[in-house]
Amino acid sequence: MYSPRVGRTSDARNKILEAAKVLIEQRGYSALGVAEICAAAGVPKGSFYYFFESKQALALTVIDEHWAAQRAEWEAVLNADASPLRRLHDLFEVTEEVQRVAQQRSGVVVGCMFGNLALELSNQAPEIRERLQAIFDAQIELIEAVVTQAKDLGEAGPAVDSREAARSIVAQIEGRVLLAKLLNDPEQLDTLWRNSLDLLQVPDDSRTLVN
Amino acid sequence: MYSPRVGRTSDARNKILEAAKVLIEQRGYSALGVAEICAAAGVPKGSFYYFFESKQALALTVIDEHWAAQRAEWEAVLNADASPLRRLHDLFEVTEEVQRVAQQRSGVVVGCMFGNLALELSNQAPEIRERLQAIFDAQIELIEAVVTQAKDLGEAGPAVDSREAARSIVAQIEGRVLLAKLLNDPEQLDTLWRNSLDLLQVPDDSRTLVN
DNA sequence: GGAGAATACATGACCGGTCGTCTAGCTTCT
DNA sequence: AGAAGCTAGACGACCGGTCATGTATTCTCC
Repeated sequence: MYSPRVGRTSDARNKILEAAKVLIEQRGYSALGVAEICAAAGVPKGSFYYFFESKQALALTVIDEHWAAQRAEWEAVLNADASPLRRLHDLFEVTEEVQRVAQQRSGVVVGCMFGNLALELSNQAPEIRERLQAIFDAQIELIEAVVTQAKDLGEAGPAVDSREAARSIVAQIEGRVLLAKLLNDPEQLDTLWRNSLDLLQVPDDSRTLVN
Repeated sequence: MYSPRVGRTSDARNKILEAAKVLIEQRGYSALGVAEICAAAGVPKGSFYYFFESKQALALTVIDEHWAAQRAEWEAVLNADASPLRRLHDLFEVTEEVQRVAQQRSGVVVGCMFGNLALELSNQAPEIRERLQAIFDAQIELIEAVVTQAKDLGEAGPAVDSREAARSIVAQIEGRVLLAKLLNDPEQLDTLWRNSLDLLQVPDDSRTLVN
């Protein structure tokens, strides 16, 4: 029902979440310790298990919150008032910018948190795998919608399978982000646009963005 | 079971290497312990540091050996006696088959060992990162050569940048392998061919493979 | 408005176990 | 005897997780 706010209030939970997000992006899951997270958050280790059931439960929460934020960003870009291809283009720009900013702040390209965890934990933690599957599925769906719109407007080739093309674009993003992280070079991402034009079989006369 | 010989009388090193390869593919690096490797190899833990300087040194050896084997396979396929596009097509088939076999044997799609380790360790172990950078560079170079040949024969579009296209193909492989691992479904890989035709701007009349 | 009661959080010591690593010493062969 | 190949066992550090106990804040009831 309704629970009264009795006792203290603390921002320790949020501090843990924020620290965990950064550390998981930078160091992964297995190589990361609860003590390290707490130290970075400025929260005593004893408090950790008051706010989270387990290390894995924390990871799931971090994943959910990060996806909520990223989905909002993707939706804002992909539902903006512009041509479908333009919106797709903007998504790639945002993606590259995110990595560039992260690199300037921490010195390293952190890559895609979901991709990182997918490779690290798919075969280790079924719950995390399920969550990541749902996230990638949602990403594909968001892009699929834009591809379909592009097809309807003749911006993309009529032979294109929207869903499969969306999958390919997501795969291309993940693959390029992997290279960007390995080379610590965000510029690995700036071919995403050109490749997508090919994958979507965009005719030559539609390849110059006007809007 | 006597080995009355000078020099190496044990195959323990090889057993460790083989077990480590399988386990690293399945469980990654950080989540994997030396004891677990030795147990799987049937080698006493105390022997480990007689054969390897450290866990990381083992990982580097596993990486090198795995790449030596994979490079040989790639070269065999990519230098075969067939058209450039056909050879590229065969590489994708081999790639999918490898994952399919691994899945049938172990129950899970293990993905690409280099990609897995790249995301897990790029920002943790500089030596491993360097090795992986060299490997991906070599992969790109192998594919670039084939793309160049395809261009010369008019199989690929003249506007294609060979090196950049090769990078995109490798990225597409890694991205699709990620999805295949996450979904435990090797069939995620069978769009590689179609996508490459787009990325290489192959004209319609060259898309049917004869040889 | 003052006194408990109840709740929300803080804290550090501590648990059993595992981590990567090392060394002293055992075998086995020359 | 000496050397080389190999290994049991232990090392200290750290792992994720627990818990008893303490303090701060807001509730209820007088």
